[in-house]
Amino acid sequence: MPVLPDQIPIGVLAARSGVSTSALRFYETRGLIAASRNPGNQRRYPRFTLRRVAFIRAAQRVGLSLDEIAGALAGMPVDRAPAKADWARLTRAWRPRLDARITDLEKLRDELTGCIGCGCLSLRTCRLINRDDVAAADGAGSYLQSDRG
Amino acid sequence: MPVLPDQIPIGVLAARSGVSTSALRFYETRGLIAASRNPGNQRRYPRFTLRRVAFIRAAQRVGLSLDEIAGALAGMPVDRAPAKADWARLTRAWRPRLDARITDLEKLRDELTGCIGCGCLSLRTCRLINRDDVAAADGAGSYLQSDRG
DNA sequence: GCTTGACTTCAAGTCCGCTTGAGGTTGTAG
DNA sequence: CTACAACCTCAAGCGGACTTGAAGTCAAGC
Repeated sequence: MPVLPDQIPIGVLAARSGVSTSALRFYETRGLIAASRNPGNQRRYPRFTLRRVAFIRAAQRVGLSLDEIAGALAGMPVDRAPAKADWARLTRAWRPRLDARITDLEKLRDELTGCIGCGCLSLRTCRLINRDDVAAADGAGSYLQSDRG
Repeated sequence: MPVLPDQIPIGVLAARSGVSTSALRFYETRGLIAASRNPGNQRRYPRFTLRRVAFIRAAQRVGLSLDEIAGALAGMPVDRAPAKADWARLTRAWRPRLDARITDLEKLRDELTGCIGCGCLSLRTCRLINRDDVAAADGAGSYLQSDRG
């Protein structure tokens, strides 16, 4: 098996990561990834950048902005492959966000299902529907109230 | 308890829903909500619009675009409070999306945790890291390969 | 040596989901 | 009647995440 070079050009990184070259350059401007240059001024990425890009995409799927991801990646080495400890630290920081987002979605799903199931849609006690009704507790009665039944 | 009027002005809807008036007007241009007008050309929303707006925000939390939400809401009555059957239909359409997104996130979390736990981060079998490595199966060997160990 | 494709920079454009501002009208409290 | 808050429209602006285009350079095959 040929050992592929440690320094890969942007096109290869794009093909492997599924991220366009323009997006990769954009990530560079945002400090998410970094590349050295060959004598002809073309970008050469260390192999582990592929991992970093995969991480960025994963983080986006979780709903993080590029700024947040940049913050998370700030603790990761740019010049060498991250050690297990680097990843572990990052994951520890991430895990709560993931968990929070998952429980948020689960709550939403369960409330929605519960509402349909129990027919509570017109009741002010329905948490899904009243969730954003910030004035609902002001004692004057909810606007949702009287369309019961 | 005073029964509040059926037609509420935009400021009240904004306060109750936690959505700015400009966003509400924007939603109207996108066909997400509708209002009648009073003699002075000011918007008057039926009470149940509050519910509709809550639904829109919930949908956004799930990761749907306003266009998709508009599509989902297209089956809902604009001129009357939705019946239980209307909501049930909508929820049936929604539920799979919610479930899919939840399992996606759970998978991501478990893979991430699993990677850290098992130390597989440098192995090509790691699904989290290799997920976007679209060329990984082309037989030439993964760029991720040789930084094992 | 030439062609072709991958690469370079930089500026501008696009889509989404709003927000802001100008300039004017309506509604309500004193 | 007046003041002032809340409303109106329309146009432009903004932040995020890129994409597209122009104009030029570099690298590899024939």
